[in-house]
Amino acid sequence: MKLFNTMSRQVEDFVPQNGKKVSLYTCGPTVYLDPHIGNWKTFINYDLLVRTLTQAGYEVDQVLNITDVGHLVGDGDDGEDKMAKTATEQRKTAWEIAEHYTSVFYEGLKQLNITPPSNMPKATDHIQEQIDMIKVLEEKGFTYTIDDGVYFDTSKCSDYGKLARLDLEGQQAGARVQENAQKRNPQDFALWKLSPKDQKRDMEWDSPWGTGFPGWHIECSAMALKYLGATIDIHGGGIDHIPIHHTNEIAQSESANGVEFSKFWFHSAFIDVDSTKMSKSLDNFYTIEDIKAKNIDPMAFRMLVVQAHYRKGSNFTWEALEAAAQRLKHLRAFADLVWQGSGEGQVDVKAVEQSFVKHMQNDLNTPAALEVVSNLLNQFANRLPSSQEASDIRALLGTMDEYLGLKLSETTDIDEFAKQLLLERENARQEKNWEESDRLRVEIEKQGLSVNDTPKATIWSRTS
RNA sequence: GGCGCGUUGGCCGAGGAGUUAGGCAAAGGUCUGCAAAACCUUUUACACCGGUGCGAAUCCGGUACGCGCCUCCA
Repeated sequence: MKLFNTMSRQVEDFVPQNGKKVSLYTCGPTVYLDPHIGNWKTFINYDLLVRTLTQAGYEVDQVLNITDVGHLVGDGDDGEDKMAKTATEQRKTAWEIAEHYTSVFYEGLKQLNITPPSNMPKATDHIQEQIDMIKVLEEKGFTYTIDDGVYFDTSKCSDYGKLARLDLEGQQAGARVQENAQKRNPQDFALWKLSPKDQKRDMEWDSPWGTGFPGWHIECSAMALKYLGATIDIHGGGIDHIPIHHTNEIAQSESANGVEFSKFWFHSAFIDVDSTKMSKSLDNFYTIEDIKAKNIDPMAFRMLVVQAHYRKGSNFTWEALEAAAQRLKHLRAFADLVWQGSGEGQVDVKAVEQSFVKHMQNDLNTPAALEVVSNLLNQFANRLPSSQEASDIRALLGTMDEYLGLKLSETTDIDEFAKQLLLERENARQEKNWEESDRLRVEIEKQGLSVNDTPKATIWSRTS
């Protein structure tokens, strides 16, 4: 299959290091607030990647970290600590906040039909691994210690910024006032932050450098090493991670391990709301709950994400979400046809399936893959598929679900009672007993079905 | 100040030098006993100005506007 690699900025043939095994590290949620739809877009894109790799015959070992401590840092400038703030507001500890929002995250995975990653380690369960990695960096001379912690000296890393293609000189020119005058270079970042004296944090640990907590980026480097090895096949994240987080992960991991950190870099583009970035800080984000509050199936959001390409930024509107919901509904009606295979026809459904797969294996071209299916749908307007077509459609839906996770093939046939009602209505229509026919239509609708009388046959579909 | 991205018809969104993307919505119409959550049709879109091509929405240069990153962030 083909996959875009942020490092080379090109679509490349994807070939893992070890035969059919693929090691994948994906940056996960920071659990201190409800995830917003932008977070979910990225997680859905990870899911599409894993599904596509799996379909391509690979065995994917995916790690998705739960950041339950990282947010303790990074509050330097304005002194605001969101995690602590949330904890205070809810009269809970940082630990309780992390636990609560971790469960919210798991619930969201279910609602959006995201296959849970094979391994979801927590940062706080890997403090020792992080300390060990910092020790290695210290022994190799990449670190220095100042008043508030241990820092990584980016000037010791000759290719620092290669992923983002950073222009360090240029950045320096316009850099804001350094928050810490002791830092040697503006890009240097904390590996271990020391707890402020005379202050007890909910989350803090002992270390060779004193009591404190790990820096912003070390958890990913440490957990990737522990679970996937020094060189992984693919590393994923949101595009915002390219210049800082992933850049620093590369610096840490490659300096500590002495080998390339990741062969491929997979980045999901942002979804905007009203043409502006969503962020936890700006408080302009929507959640799955907001979608449900409008009586829209969360799966419609998955549809919205799937019908756009993962590398292109998009703009969220409620109108677009409703359009996606509608499209999903039509796909579901199409899926219902497999139970009604009694018509005539010989459309080449298998060719559509092949085309679908080809698009998916081409850098996850989900919009093109859906397009070929949409074109197929139009051929079944006002007619039922033949038994052969129904069989092929069933196979197509199964394949689509493996790749896209839209749950189209999970429907079952309607029950005998509903079938009987449909039959009775048809008989009434034959006898031109319209009163009885209309009465039965109401009964059928009570079963959650709607009927479409076409010249050739009556086709039912689900209303719920 | 530096780095980078984008601008496609009412909305969302592909494509990317010559061929209708697709979806959703709207309007008109059709089938039908009626109805539809059914079907058909529809005003031929690519920010602007130059350039290179037989030919540009698609390549090059510039302009405008928008957005992102350089600070936690999917």
